[in-house]
Amino acid sequence: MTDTTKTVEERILDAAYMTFIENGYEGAKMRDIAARADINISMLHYYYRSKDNLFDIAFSRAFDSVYGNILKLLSEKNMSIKEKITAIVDEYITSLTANPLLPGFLVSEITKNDIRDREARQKFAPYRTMLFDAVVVLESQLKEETSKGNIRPVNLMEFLMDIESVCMYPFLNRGLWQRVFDVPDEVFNQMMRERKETFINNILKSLEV
Amino acid sequence: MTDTTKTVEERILDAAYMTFIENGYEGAKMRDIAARADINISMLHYYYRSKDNLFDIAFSRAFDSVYGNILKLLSEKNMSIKEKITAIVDEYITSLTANPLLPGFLVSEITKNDIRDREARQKFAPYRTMLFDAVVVLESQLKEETSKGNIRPVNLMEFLMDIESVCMYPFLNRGLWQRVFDVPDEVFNQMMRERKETFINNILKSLEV
DNA sequence: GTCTATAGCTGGATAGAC
DNA sequence: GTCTATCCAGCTATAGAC
Repeated sequence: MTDTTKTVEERILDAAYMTFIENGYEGAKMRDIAARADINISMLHYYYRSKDNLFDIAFSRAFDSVYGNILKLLSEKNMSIKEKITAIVDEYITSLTANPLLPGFLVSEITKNDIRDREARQKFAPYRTMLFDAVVVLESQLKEETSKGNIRPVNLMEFLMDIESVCMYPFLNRGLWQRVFDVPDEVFNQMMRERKETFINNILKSLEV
Repeated sequence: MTDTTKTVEERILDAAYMTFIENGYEGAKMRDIAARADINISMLHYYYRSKDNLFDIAFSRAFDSVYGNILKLLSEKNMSIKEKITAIVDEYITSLTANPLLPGFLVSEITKNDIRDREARQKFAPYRTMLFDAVVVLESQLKEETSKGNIRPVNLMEFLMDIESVCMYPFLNRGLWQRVFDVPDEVFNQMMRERKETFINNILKSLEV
């Protein structure tokens, strides 16, 4: 199953990425990554030095898969609020149906670092800064629309979390509910895609004066 | 800091519970639990045999903290839909503001078992059964109201996930957003309590014909 | 660059003295 | 019941031959 069109570095990184996503930092073992990349363990260290280093790269890729386009959309200055929300929800659902394990991975790794490691927490500071910078653009847009009386005043953090809640949560606890209701993956994804409109409408409705 | 009013068994269980909640199964170490209970490691094995066994008890307690009352409310036959939803959202917010780490713990442990361990998955079957049994009561209620024309038809799983999304998600990713917006815990909890009404109204609105 | 062998550590579990 | 000492498995990481 070894993809010979890829370099060893790429194969390792792909294997590491999947292994971390599926098992989290602690659950992922260097042995598993090596086996998946069809390579010797010592090669991992030769190319990437340490597990921590591999994790950082994988985390960054994961963060970017979920938030990369969202951040661009948030900080976009030539889109109306309505267009933005539509595009953001669309982007969430599209990327998450394609990568359903990412929400769980991101949330739990961020939370773990947040609770445990005061030092390691610094590592995540850049990601928070990126979010913050993108978010201020949306904030000024919301303020402007509010002062014009087009929408009612909302708390920015609550507003953003509302959007994320409906888009992300279903992917976080799908394991439980899909089994309770015996719903296969493909049906679940289809449900999510069909509900996009509903999500968008509900969010827009919450902004009405 | 040892609480001498509790038996050794209780002290161990409390220590194990907190350690698992904060660190997850893999992150929690028997040594940490022992230290927290102010006790020798071998005592853990003497009283509870294995880490797995301690985890099962802790998980069950955690599940019950979040879903115990929710399950009772769901299967309650003498409550209107509206009363039920109000009580359920109220219960979620109350229990989660009191135990903000539980959603992260439950979701990630359930997900991990769901992905990895085909055998261990059986362990969670009883919890799914409890949910299923409670949920059928709500389902028949919803069907009755729909046939009377009081509410519009909804998909049961989607409906339940909508409720959980708004109640649970904020606690799952609060680490990220509280730091982005520099919001302390107490302010965050207060926000959640104040938003209960909004959540309830939005859910009820989604049922209107 | 790649492999084998192994160092060095950590964590769960137990034997055995008291 | 409680403690010390220790076993053993599993993990990351590296030394060194090729």
